[in-house]
Amino acid sequence: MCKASTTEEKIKEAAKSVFLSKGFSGCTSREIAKEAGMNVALVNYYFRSKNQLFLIIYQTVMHDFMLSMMEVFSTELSLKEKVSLLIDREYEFLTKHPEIPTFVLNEMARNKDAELQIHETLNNFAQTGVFVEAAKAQMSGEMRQVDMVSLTMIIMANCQHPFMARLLTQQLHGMTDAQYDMQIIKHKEIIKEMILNYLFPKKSTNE
Amino acid sequence: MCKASTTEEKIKEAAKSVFLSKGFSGCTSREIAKEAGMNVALVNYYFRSKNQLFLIIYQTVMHDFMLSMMEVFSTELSLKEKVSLLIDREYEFLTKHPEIPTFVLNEMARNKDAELQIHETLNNFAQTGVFVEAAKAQMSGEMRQVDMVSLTMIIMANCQHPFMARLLTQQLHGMTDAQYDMQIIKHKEIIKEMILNYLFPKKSTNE
DNA sequence: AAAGATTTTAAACGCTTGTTTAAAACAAAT
DNA sequence: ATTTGTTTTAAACAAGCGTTTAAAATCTTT
Repeated sequence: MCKASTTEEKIKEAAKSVFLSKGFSGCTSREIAKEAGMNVALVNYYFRSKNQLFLIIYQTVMHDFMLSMMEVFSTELSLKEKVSLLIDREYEFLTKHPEIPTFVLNEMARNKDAELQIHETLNNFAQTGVFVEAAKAQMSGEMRQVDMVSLTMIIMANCQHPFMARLLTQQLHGMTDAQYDMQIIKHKEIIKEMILNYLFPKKSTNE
Repeated sequence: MCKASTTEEKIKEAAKSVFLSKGFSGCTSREIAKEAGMNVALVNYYFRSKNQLFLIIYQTVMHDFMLSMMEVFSTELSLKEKVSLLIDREYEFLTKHPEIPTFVLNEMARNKDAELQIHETLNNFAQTGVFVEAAKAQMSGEMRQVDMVSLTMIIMANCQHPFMARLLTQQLHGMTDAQYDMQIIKHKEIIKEMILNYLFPKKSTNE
């Protein structure tokens, strides 16, 4: 897909591709080496072990994933515009990287009590001040009184799930790949209207 | 969790538990045997191979999963009531079996061109006549003009994703297990209102 | 109680896994 | 050209994998 100049980057690229599509338990070191076009030993020469290589890939993927959700919050838009833009950005990101949500959730489940935490990214999330902004919007009546957890869940669910459940939905409705790609584009507008209508309801002529 | 009378049922129970929590690639035959409290050879004596055992488990899980989505459609309720009841039933089912959506989607992805299809269940889905019913409701203006695929996607996303993304969401908001359980209960009502408001909008005094 | 059929086990099979070793190929420097 | 250090490889390691074998244990039937 890309250039992959140095050997180290070649390995990282191959590992990312293989880990994303098969997960940690679903692939072997030799498979990654083959994808990178080299010997198994060379992979371990650069990254010591399969697990160490995985941790590096996981961190960069997780970072990209969280960043795609957060960068909108740093803009100067109204809250409603922010939500709208966030949905656009999420669909844009997930169209390019549809395996990421499944990958992240699976590996978090596989490695519960271990090193796959998200402390840094979590702090960045709080620092955007979007929670304070939302609380204000709710006080002023601009936005419906929905707690921040459910707000997060609504947006994540309606953005991520269509990409995660692609195979099932395609089989269920007998759709081709091209048809589903089109559906995604249409679906984005539908859920955007649904969510915005819910969060920012049109006042019905009182006051 | 249950009685598990015969040896065959003991194996099935153990296999279901292990497969659901770790997936096919994430567990070993010996792990299943140990969970069932017996030798590895005995598992293969009853089920020939790990893959054969998996296929049996997958089929029953898939059946339960699809059934939970479909049984509502056989009732005599209005379409709006059906959607409402469907959401209730889905949350009820997923509270009891939260790993099933992730399991099904993962194994479908692992075994793309193979025997994990859903032909039977798919036919049952069409036979409920819910698609015809929805088309009628749209013609009469009772329901908003949303294609059936997006309707499916909206309901599945808002029901399944909160259970699939539990670990991530809990970490993101620093919630305990008990707090998240409460959140789920609250969230069900929120997405129910959001979805019903969208699908069956209140007419604004015209006609 | 003995015979036969069924269920369960311990042990091994060949193969693949993640990882390491030691030698080869290559590059840089003297 | 030889030495030095780095990169790459082929080959091996023990451990674990799915699966099979053959014998032990248990149950059925007589």
